[in-house]
Amino acid sequence: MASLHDTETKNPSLYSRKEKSLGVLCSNFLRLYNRDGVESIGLDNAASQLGFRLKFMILETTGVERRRIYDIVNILESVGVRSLTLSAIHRCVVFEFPMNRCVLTRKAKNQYTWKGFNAIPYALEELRKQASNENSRGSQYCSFGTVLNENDCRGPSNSNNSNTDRHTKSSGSSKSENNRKEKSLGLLTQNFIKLFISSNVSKPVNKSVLLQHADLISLDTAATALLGDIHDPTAMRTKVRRLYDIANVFSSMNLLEKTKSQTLDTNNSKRRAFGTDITNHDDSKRHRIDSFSDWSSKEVSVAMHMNLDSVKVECDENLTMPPQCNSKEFVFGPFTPATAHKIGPSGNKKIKQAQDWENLADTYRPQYLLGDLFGHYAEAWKSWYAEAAEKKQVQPVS
DNA sequence: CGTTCCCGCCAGCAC
DNA sequence: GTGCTGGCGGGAACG
Repeated sequence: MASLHDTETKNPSLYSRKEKSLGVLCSNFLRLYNRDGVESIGLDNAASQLGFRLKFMILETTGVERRRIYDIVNILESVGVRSLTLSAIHRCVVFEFPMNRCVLTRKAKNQYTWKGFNAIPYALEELRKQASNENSRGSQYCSFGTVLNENDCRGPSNSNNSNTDRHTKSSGSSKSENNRKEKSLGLLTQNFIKLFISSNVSKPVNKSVLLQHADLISLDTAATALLGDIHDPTAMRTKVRRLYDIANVFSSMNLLEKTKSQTLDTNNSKRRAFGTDITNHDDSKRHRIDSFSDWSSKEVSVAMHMNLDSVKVECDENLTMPPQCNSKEFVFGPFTPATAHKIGPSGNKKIKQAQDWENLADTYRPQYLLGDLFGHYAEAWKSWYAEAAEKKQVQPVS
């Protein structure tokens, strides 16, 4: 291991683990491709742009970065950023949603089509539907992770080919291949998200609500849930490692936020959770946490939070959209100025949501002051939905 | 010392 | 074969 990053590793002063983090790499990746005019991504190009180095006077990519890019791409894809699955494509057609407003597909070996962030709301909604279906069939947790293989890991919405045998293992194709898919980062990512989405999925689903309330979930809890029946410490460690990977890229996209909780997992004093922000390079945020000396490390756990609460559709025309951001021009992700998405500065219908969220924040996350993490995705979804609803009478939730 | 997560080995698969 | 993908877990950085 140390043999590779030779110079850096041998000279600690030159090596910074933080600079190599998945989160940073993901941010750079998005910075590179999340912009106008980018339609295609070559893995070789991405790797060289993101991680080139001089070696023997030759500019070359380290295998490491390239390997990481696969991780990022798979995670992004699982929330719709990389590929649209058949059903999503179908929906785009049905709803006349321009394909070029959706996010990244694999074109060929080494080649991906960049689609942008607009597909995320679809992916989340699709995931919510799946979670809902799965839940209505039985226990929710045991249906995640190892048991679920209904999703081809190539995307969030392959329900088109899996409605029949959602809960059966290996529905046909090669066993090892299925096994591999079941353990894929992409599938894990989706199931991880479902954990958030499905926490309240038993509530009656109002048509106006696309995604239900989110919870704080520690990585231990998530890993346990995703592991299902498996109670193997090694598997647990591996699962948690992967969850860290996922959490880091999501948090670099502001899709997920780590937070501290006093009440989480009270039955488990030694908690492992996402948090010691090795990959969080937001210094101001870090300092906010660090300065929170009241928190006893014994009592605090750091957990994941995904604010799905803000992803609601209320067909409210008074959406507070930044003037420059009509539905066609949304810029998502960490690169959108936070202030641009501040919701409801005054008299906005989302205030109630915001208040609910703040209450939650007061309870769980006194060290963070954030508005809505999913606000911008929600806006895109809303605008798109409103457009679609105008043209057709659509049923957003089946 | 426990947590976080980078790193790269290597198996499986596609050309 | 060769190269691309990506699961996996060792072990180092970090707090």
